[in-house]
Amino acid sequence: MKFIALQGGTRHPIHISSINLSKNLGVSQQSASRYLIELVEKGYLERRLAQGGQVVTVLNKGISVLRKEFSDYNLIFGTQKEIEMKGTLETGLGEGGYYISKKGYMDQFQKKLKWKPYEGTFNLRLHDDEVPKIEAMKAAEGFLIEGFEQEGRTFGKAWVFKCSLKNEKRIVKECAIISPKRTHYRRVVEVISPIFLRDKLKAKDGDVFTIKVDLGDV
Amino acid sequence: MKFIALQGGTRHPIHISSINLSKNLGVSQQSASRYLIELVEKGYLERRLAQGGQVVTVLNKGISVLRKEFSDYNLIFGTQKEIEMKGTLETGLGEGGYYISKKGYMDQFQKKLKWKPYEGTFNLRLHDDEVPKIEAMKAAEGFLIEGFEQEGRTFGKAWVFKCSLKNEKRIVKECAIISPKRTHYRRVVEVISPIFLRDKLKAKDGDVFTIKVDLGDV
DNA sequence: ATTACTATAGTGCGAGTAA
DNA sequence: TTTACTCGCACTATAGTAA
Repeated sequence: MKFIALQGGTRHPIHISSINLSKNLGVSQQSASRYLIELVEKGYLERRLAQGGQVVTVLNKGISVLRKEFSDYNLIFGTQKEIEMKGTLETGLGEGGYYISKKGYMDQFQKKLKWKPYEGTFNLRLHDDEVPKIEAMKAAEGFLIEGFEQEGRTFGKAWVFKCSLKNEKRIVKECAIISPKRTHYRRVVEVISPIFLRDKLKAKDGDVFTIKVDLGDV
Repeated sequence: MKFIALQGGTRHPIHISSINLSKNLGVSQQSASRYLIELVEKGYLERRLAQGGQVVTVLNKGISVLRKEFSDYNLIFGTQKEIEMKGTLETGLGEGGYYISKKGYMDQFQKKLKWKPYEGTFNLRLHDDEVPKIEAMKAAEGFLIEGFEQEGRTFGKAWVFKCSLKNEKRIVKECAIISPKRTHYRRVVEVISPIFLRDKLKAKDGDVFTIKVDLGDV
């Protein structure tokens, strides 16, 4: 698909034969033909057979896949200064609220973030293709929150990353993602803010939000 | 490798375990482990085993592969306004010179390019990984040269793209690539110029040159 | 906890070929 | 000339497991 896009397939229909494609990709004609069919099945390409070949266009679904790649490489080579991730609101176990309300954490939040978090977390399940970005985010300028012991329990270290949170209608700029340092693989990020986000954003489970994290100087 | 680069592996060593990598890529731990080994074998990655995982860095060879991808996506999404391709000089069959010297073509060249081409072509065999760019080039602002009939023969249509040509020491800005419209897959591009390029550039077969084509407004 | 070997299961490739 | 089917083979992934 990248090859087709390179010929301008994202802007206008492209005439190509499976033999031509196969030579450019270094695969057999049969495979090139199969690739095109698969891309059509996935909804990335529109295709019609034509005299001596076929005419293909990259559809929006395909363009967004390519854009995703483009944005990844932008992150790698540092042109892009922010990461945007989309996620769906879900109800957590209430644990987040319990943890952050602990004085040992709360004091540090206030000191580093310059605001006092509302005692609850806003849990976003990031969409599948955002997973690499969660990791990339950790390259961002975060604050390390120290762990502590209390009532014979250990509360571990955590990273905090300032971010903004928005949907189509509303935006809250004073937010932060809190992420346990001893990281288990998770697709859910917990967002804190000085205000009660569910109220302010008129949010309910299943709503989609965009998080924007400033990468700082990479 | 892109995943590792996204965590900053192009800038500093990254700590990662094969299990962590496998979950992020959606493959088995065994495959993740194998991927890393293969990337090391290819010279893309440097790796050493460490406490609870391994520490990897993306080597220059790997970075250049990623940069290549980045540049492709830049072409697709139009941030980049020029295409640079490297190729090696070779001796053609002398056909090119015969064709362009035909009055039917020569008159059009002078009109569209504002200069009179030297009656010979400078044949560059583009390097393997430049192949997609040849096609991307065709999205550039080219001039269509009309075909004609002469002495019972048909001389076909062709595209002409203004470009510059350089090596480490010299540069010639007034050049153009001429490419038959009825395109057969070819890795050799023919460059014309008002001057005798081999002389001016002190070029001999096997020398490597860089062609830069202006993409115009994409 | 890790990494990574071996053996098996599974997927994808291309030759042959029809339309 | 095309596209694209079937099918055998090879390559690739994973399960099991050792270190």
